[in-house]
Amino acid sequence: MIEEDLHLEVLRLLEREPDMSQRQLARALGLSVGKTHYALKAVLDRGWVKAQNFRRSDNRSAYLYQLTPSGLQEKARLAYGLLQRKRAEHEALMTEIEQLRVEVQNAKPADEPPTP
Amino acid sequence: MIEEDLHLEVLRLLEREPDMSQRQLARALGLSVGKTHYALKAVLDRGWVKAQNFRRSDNRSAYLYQLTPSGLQEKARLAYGLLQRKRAEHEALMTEIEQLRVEVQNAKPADEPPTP
DNA sequence: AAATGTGCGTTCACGGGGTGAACGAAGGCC
DNA sequence: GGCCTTCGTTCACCCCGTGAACGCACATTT
Repeated sequence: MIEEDLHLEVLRLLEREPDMSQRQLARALGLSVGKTHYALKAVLDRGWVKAQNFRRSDNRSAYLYQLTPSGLQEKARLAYGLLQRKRAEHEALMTEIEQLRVEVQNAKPADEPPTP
Repeated sequence: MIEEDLHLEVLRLLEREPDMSQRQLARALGLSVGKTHYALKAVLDRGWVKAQNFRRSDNRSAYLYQLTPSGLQEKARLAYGLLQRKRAEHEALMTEIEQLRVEVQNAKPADEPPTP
């Protein structure tokens, strides 16, 4: 996963649930606490998220990780960049699938069930 | 890159040019000689490729890496598996793009040039 | 024939990067 | 007070790809 995508995912998760621990965040991201910690540090250092000291007794979360205005803006920018990349990926994938279809068709002994 | 895809790519390249050195193969795969060496060893161990002692004076290649009949069959099987995976990937990508499109659209301040 | 050069297959010390156990700190509970 | 839990943080560990380096076999040069 590209670093930009990781930051975007962090921003998305924290916007929905600012009261997440780093371990919850790690589980949601499918990453280790170490990697998650440094990803969170990255968005904090960039000023996209502000950590407010805050401890609730019910879930023990130590901080509120709240998106800053620039964080919201960055989230949109990252999402747009990702969209563009996904669109390019989509086009590449289409031609790749077509080439694969031809390759598979040619390799077939011509008496098998047709590819759906 | 999944190991299966690597094996398929090796089979494709060797079918087209059996007189490739491991370094040529590595360059074509975009990998190191080490990784390439072990990928080649894998297809040799599986019996998909047979190495024939063969040295030509013009290009110094030491072996001919020829696909066996089972290698040809495996190449078709791997290609078909890859096609199926690519199709699934395509569907996932479509929904992801649609979700991203909505997300980007919603984040827009409503007075910007439209997304093409 | 000997020396040198080139390309071969093979190996392995190195480094980048993710992991998760472990740490001290801080609050809740008895 | 003592104990437990969860917090953020760190860092030794491991996985895995890399590419320099090795020994070898032939070609070329001296």
